[in-house]
Amino acid sequence: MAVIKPSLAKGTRDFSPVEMEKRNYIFDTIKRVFTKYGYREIQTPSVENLQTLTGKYGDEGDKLIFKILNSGDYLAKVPMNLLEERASSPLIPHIAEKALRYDLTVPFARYVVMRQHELTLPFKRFQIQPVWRADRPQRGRYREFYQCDVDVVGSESLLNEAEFVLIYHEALANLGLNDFTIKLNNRKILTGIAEILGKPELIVDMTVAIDKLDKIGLDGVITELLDRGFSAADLEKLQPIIQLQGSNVEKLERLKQVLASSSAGLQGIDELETVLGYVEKLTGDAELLNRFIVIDITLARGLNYYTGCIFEVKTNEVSMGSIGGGGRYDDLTGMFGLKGLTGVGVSFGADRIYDVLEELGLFPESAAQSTNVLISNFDKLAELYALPLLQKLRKADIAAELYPTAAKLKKQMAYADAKKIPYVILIGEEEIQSGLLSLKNMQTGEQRKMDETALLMLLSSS
RNA sequence: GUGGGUAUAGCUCAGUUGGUUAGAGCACUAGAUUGUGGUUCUAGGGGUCGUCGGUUCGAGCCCGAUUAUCCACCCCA
Repeated sequence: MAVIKPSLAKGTRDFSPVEMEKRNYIFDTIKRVFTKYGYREIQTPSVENLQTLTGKYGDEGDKLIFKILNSGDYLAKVPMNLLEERASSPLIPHIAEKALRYDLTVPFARYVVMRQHELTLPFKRFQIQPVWRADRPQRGRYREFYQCDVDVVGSESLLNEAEFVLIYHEALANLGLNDFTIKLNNRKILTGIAEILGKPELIVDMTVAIDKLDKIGLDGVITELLDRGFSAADLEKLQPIIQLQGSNVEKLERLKQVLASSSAGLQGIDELETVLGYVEKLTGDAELLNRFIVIDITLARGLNYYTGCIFEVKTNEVSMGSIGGGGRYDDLTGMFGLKGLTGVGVSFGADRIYDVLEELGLFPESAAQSTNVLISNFDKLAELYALPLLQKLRKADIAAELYPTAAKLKKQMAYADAKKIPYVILIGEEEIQSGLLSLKNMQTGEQRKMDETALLMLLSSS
């Protein structure tokens, strides 16, 4: 067999021990917060039926789903005309009936529908698993990445939305981030704005354009709106709305005036006010309410399915796409035949958070753990002497290893150093005879002799 | 899907107007030190200069194609 140059599939990464320790630090931190708010973990398969996923993410999204080629003679049953026409898209359902999951929300909706009879509502779940997208990789964008989703189904209460704000704030603060923005919007406000312009059918065009405000500027947005069918008169009404300034309360007051004639718009405003009210009652934290939370009516993510509040989190400390997002969808499970079940949830982008923490140097020293003590290996005799000690150390919950061969001591010390093992026990002829073992502290270089009992005591307290 | 950059040792990169046998730092191996790492000194291994073709007496360098990769747009975590 020919030797292949080793390489990774595009947009995927290996994780070294050090990287895994840092990743687990992120997962553990987020997980602790989820659990504290009453959410319980589930997992779903990496592979879903393609049918489950298609049509849920829009045309663009469908293209980004990784399809899995059927096994066996997958061309045998394909209609001949599709092959002759080389029609790729219609061919897909004939040659691929499975796909890798694209997000965690749709599999969760499927899970809820399949288990509707055993779930007690409201059902609060979190899920931390990889998802796959056939996107073109770039900074902060991978083809395989982890999402940390937390959702509740079967509860209309806006307390849930308020708690997601707290979850974001608490988890990100625990990770050491201190300058980030939790952007909030409500789909109903966007509906209201389109209504007062008299162009409710253009809501998607409107939001896609104004969403780009901070990227292409006001002039760019105006050009795009004109291209998408808005008139100069519409723009005069829109401009003050999209450039809304002031505190969150001021923005909402202003919107109330503008959207006075739209019941949907007013309801959206009311919902945001309720969420802010809950956050205030829960925390009384003025900084959270005025600095971290920003009402931003240009926020328009995932418009296809969100129906109420919309969330997005960005860090202001490094240049990076959003590190989290989410929202409410009134008919989460409708696509699988279970009507009238509302859901709301948010997601943390673990890989982007990793990149941010790395860039800011925010990983704590203790995120890296390794062996506590290495027993050196001089010769067969010393090895035999060391074996019972090795197990005693482990029984005392001390991470210990014996160097597996009688290599040169220099090599064994270098191994301990490379692995950042803080202690090395040296057992030679002299130590065996006296029963006093040499313990070397690799940080200070200090070396002392002591018996097993003293050794165990010292190591278990370190 | 659209646009731009890059490709030289395991890694990060130098390499002069095209001219002898392609270099450095880090990493690795060995020795200085037969029971001691992280510092120091010495020596050593390691290259199809991404690939294919063209120009030239001569190509790492110039030209074309191709592949890989990075960045940006669209969209997203």
